[in-house]
Formats: sequence, structure tokens, C-alpha cells
Amino acid sequence: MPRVSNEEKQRNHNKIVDAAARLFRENGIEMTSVADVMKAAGLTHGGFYRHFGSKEDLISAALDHAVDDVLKEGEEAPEGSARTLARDAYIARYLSEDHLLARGKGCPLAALGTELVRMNGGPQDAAQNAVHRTVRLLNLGEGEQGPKGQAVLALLLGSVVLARLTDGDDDKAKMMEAAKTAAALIEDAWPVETDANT
Amino acid sequence: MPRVSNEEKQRNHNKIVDAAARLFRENGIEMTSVADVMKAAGLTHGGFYRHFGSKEDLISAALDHAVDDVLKEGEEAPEGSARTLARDAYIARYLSEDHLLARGKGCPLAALGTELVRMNGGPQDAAQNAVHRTVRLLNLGEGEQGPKGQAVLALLLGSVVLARLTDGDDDKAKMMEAAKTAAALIEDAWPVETDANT
DNA sequence: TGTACATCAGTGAACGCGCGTTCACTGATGTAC
DNA sequence: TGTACATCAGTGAACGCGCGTTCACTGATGTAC
Repeated sequence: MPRVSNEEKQRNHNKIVDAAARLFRENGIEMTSVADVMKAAGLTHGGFYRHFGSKEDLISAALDHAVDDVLKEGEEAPEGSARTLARDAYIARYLSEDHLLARGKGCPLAALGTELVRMNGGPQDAAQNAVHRTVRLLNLGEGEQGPKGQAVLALLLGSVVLARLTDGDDDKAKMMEAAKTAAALIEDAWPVETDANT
Repeated sequence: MPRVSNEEKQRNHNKIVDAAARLFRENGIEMTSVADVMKAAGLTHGGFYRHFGSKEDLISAALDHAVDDVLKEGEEAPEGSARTLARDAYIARYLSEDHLLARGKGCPLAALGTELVRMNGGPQDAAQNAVHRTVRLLNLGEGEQGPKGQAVLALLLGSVVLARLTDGDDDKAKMMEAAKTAAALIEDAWPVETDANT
């Protein structure tokens, strides 16, 4: 059957990254094997190294892809009120019941944060990039990486982790409500900036 | 050399749980082997099953122990202003540079949160217990598991994960400052409760 | 209190298993003429 | 455009390794008398 055309190779490459981005977020990076990913992509594990030098390289690529996936819409919104709407929509989606359940399609920081803390090299860079891009979206009109956006992301990320740890739909919903209240508080009452922030 | 007295067995048991609570938080649960834990406890891996039925049982015990470790002081403070001081001290310690670096001695939810989300059985129960106990401490005077305490814990947990992902002492410090500002905001401006919370 | 013996905490080799990675092989694709 | 051949994407067996767990063994401890 092999070999396969350049176009098909590219398609397979995308399938591998797609599958990895989903499986890593669903089951964790360490718990997801290269063979798991290749199987989900409809291939056998041996071909993996025609696409990536190592599992570590796949982690970086999958992380970047996951961030693209969740942020693209917000990042593409034109400056101005459309951007603000996109930011609010991002927060609403982040704190939705859907996001709690669909781990494999949600924020990679909320799915993998504590695992990423222990990574080096490419994956570490990709994780930092994910933080910067998300803060940039959340921090509209307050400078690139200002503390308000950082605080909002911290609240969102923490809320989703805690809600996912929580048993019972009611308690999950209460956690999300608490987060919404706190997010509105931060949005409305953040103290006037006194010193410059990048 | 074997066998060993009952007192020494208990001492060894504690050493195993201690080592596990530290190593799990430092390197992750999946990345820490039973042999790693036993070695850190000064024993050989074969003896592990005289203490625990499985690695899963150790995870539960280590999680409980880690929570005891970080919460004991706050939980033991008598009701009233001493309790409020203990809560404030907990928040200050949580958002300290020390806590960012000493992962192995810090909040197990901030160290292992996204890994715990995927656990079942004993470890899942232990994780939920950790959340409840921490929210109870943070939620003083607002009911057992009120949304204010939940929001504060979410903010703290998220901030520490993001700061640990961040490269550079300055940027870590900025993240912690943002969290302190937001925590004060939640503390001071939380809307008056309109409906009952457990 | 002293003796005889059963218990069992700890040791270290061994188990099966799945991991990340490598490899010889295949045959359709891409390319040189 | 057609032919000849080199390339290389994908396959599936195999590699060494470390994992969680089991086991026969040991000898000091705990206990029955």
C-alpha cells in the first residue's frame, strides 16, 4: 500500500496532530502513548517517526494546535467592540457545562496545566505561548499582558479544574456560577492602573 | 535484618507516605514510580505491598497527608479572628514565591489538579475532600462551601499554575501580584448573598 | 521470667506488560531523461 | 508524453527499558506456654 502522495502525507500529519491534541487533553500527555495517537489517526505506530522526531515534538505541535483551535475565533475578531464581544464569548464558553465535559476540545491549560509545569524545551515554550496568547485575548484594552487578564485567566483555569474535580452537576454548576460572579467583579472593579504593564 | 518491630513498621509507613506526598507533588503521580517512593523512604521496592494494596491506595493516602500538611495549621485555629488571620496567612503563603518553587511541600491541588481530574475511586474521593477542606478554610463566615471561597481557591490555584508555567522571576512575581489584587477585590466587593448556600 | 516457635516486614530477583523508538521491508509516488 | 528508477510514507515485528506487582527467602519480633 505505501507509499502515499505528498498531499496524503500532509493530511495524515494533520490527523496525527488532531488526534494528539484531543487525546492529550482527554487522558493526559503521559497516559497517551504514541501508538494510541497513531491508532486514533487511522495509522500504525511505526510510521510516526516519518512525521515527528520524538513524542516531545508531537507534544509541542499538539499544544500549539489546541491553542489555535480554542483561540482562533477570538484572535481573528477585528479590534474594537467585536474584539470585546469575542473576549466575552470566550469567557462564557470557558465557564460553560460543555467545556467541563468536552475536555478533549477545551482549553489545553485547564486540561494539562499541572502536567505542563514539569515540562522542558519545546513543550514548555508552547505552554508559555498558550498563556501569553490567552492573556492577550482576555486583557483587551489593558495592555498586552496586564494583571487583569492574568487574574481572569487564573480564575477561569482554576474554576474549571475545581469544577471537573467536583462530583455532581449541581455542584459543578455552582462552581461555574461562583466563577462568573468573580469574573464580573474583576472586570468591573479592577483598580485603576498606577504603574506601567507590558 | 528483617523483620522489624511494630513501631518501626509504623515509622516506615509514615516515611513512605511522606516521600510519596513530596515526590507526587514534585514530579507528578504518573511520573513517580513505587520504586522511586520506596527508595526515597530508605527502603526497597519489594516491601511496598506490606503497607499498601496498590499504588492507587498510596495515592489516596499521600493526597490526604499532603492536605493535612498544608491545611492543619489553618484548620486548628479557633473560631473567630484567629481563624480569619489563619485564612489570610494561608492566602499569603499560597501566593508567595516560596510556594511557587517548593512544589513538593505546597498545595496538592495546584501541583496535581489536572492529573487528579482523570482519577477514579480513592484518589478521586481524596481530591474532592481536598477541595472541600480548602474551600471551608477560605470561606470563613460565608457558610461551608460558599461561592466566595470557591472563587478564591480557583483564583489561587490558577495563579500558581500560571506562575509556575511562566519563565522569569519578574513575570512570576507579576502573576502573584495580579492574584493578590484580584483576591482582595473578591474579598472586599463580593455581592451580598441572595440565596442560600450550603 | 525464660524458652520455642510462628509471624511477617523487608529484601532483591523475577513476572508480564506497554512504553518510546528502530528497523527491514513494501510498493506507489515523484522525478530524471 | 512515456519509461526507468530512486525515494520514502506506511507497515508490523522487534529492541531495550522501566513499570506495577509477585514471590521465595531471611531472621528479628511477637506470642504462647
